[in-house]
Amino acid sequence: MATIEDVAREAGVSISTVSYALSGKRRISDDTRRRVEAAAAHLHYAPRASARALAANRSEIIAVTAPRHADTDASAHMAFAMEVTIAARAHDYDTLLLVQDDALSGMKRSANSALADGIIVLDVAAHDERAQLARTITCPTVFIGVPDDTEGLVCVDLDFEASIRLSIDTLIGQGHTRLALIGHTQETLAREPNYPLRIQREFARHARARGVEFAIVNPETDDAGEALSTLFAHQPGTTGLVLSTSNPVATSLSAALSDRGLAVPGDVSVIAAGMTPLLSRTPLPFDALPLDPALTCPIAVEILVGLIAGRRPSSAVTLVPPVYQSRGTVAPASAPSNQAH
Amino acid sequence: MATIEDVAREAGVSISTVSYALSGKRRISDDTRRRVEAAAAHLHYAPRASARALAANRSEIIAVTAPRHADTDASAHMAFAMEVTIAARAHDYDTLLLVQDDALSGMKRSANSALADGIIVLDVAAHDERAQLARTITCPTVFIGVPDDTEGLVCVDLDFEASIRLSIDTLIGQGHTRLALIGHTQETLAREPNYPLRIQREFARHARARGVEFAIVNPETDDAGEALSTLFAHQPGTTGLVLSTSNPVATSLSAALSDRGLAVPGDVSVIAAGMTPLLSRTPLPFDALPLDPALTCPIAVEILVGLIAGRRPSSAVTLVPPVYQSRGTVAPASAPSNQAH
DNA sequence: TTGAAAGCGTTACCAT
DNA sequence: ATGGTAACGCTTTCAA
Repeated sequence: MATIEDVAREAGVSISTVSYALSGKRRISDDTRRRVEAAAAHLHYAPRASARALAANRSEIIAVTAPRHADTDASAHMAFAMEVTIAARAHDYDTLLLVQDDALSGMKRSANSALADGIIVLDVAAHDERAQLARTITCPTVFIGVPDDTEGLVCVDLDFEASIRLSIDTLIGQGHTRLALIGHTQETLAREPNYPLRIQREFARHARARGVEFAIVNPETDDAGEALSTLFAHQPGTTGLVLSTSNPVATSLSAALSDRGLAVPGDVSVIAAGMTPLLSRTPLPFDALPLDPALTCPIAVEILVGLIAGRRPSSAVTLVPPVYQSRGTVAPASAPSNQAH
Repeated sequence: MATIEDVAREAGVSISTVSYALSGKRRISDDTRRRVEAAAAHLHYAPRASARALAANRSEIIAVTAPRHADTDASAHMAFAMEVTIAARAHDYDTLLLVQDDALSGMKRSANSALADGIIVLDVAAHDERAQLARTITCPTVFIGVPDDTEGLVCVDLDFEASIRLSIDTLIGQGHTRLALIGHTQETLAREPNYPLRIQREFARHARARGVEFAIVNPETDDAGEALSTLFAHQPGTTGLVLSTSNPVATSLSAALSDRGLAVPGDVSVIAAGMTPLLSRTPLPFDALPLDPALTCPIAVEILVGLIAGRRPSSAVTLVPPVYQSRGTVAPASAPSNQAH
């Protein structure tokens, strides 16, 4: 491997000139710069990462801590890790992957040894041990997801509350007055009471504020059929469905609806809110306000890069506004064409 | 951040003594070693990764290049990346994740800048540009998967041929004489002619060698029902099914079989061969000889670590023998208890 | 516009 | 059993 000294010799200049010519941090005459570039190309020169990191006190590496919880969807998990990696590359950073047992210890290690310049925290739980750790280290850290206690943390997440309000408003705008939320399974709710619960609260709050009837169901199993039975027993005549649940439940919804003889959007309008589309699988066939990794990850990385450069974030928690994706599953509550005259 | 010099001062020894005491590369008296350890702990000392890498000429990082092809299953993709990461940690290596556009360029970069000590290549295609690159760099590289031309490469993969033979032998051992392989979809076969084709060849070869009737079907769609129709039209009375196909096809098989009134294993015995179990989803309910990342990745990492340490691998292509997992879907072809007397 | 040289924090060789 | 110190390859300050 060629070193900067080899390049300097070949170009007939000093090593500092090579360094400046290649980094562009100082003005170098065109002639000299070209000679340096030619020599570098000729020798296949690439700065040694470790030497550069030591001298510049920056590794150009971002650590990504991504443990896997019991109900983590592997596909979503990968999507987040990939989007972070892609976003990081756009800022010339590489990403170090920390998983499982090492998600916490690796975070400590990367910070203490200056292995990484910054840390992205994925798959954030309500009570996350990494939150406490983040407060004790000096290494800039950004959470994708919001733990219960955000004191001293920098977090990025979808604005779930807004996505719920927007879903309700959209349905009401189409004349629906009997709505329902199909929420997370009771199992998920028991383990992860933070954001699923916040969604349910906001749904109840906003539906009440808008003065419509509403119901909330939490499936016991991964099958939407059971949830629909419960729902229509409690609140017959529901015509607007907001979906914010696990992917298995959502996937089985279309079949469950048609089993009950309900057409979408003829009889029921459906919007999925705050759900993550699965990689390499057909997206849910519903109008959606998704928690898209491609939305939150680049923003999180951008903030992290800013922190590394010494820029304070404008706010501790950044809520990314949801983007509406239409797939034709929302229709007027009682379209004239659908009714007998 | 405390440096080695701080520790040396606090412990009242020289920095080389600190280095040796902590690395264990030289015998240090118990007393001194304890003082050094106490000082290091007290100051929360951790060697700076970049300094260590520069001096030792080793980064303790393995790059993982993992592009995503059209038919890559995100779940399997993540599983491999995770298993490599876990295996790497067991050898004190961290992993750098290289995806998409950067899978190739990142590989170049890691090698040229000595960012990584070694490279693991995932999601290997028959004609993989990374194969050619691997031959031009000096950075030790191990492929998980086998490209067409393995000249000069080190590869690790499941012994697919063995898993097919073992499947056939198991079914024949239970008295089945009419077998079928449900292979990959025609779409996959068109794009990736290497290992799916090898599987089909081995199936035909071995079934012929064992003197049994056999058929091979390649589904046109992701639905197993269509494949079964084709199969039973061509070869009625098939009682032994070997599954080596895409996960969607395999997932739909149970339902498709019961749609045809076929019980497993009463009427048909089923073995899945060379398929990758999906993370966080119930495994396929069939006897299996899986391509388990937990099987191949640790071996690949072990070989890579050996290469880094200068050990030549015993062979260029390591085929990992499949492990049989029984789930009760194989039964005798005509068990007395199943027949009328 | 360029060069010289002082670090950066380790490791590992050569002494003692 | 321990210490001194060159070397690793780069960045960046200070000089010219």
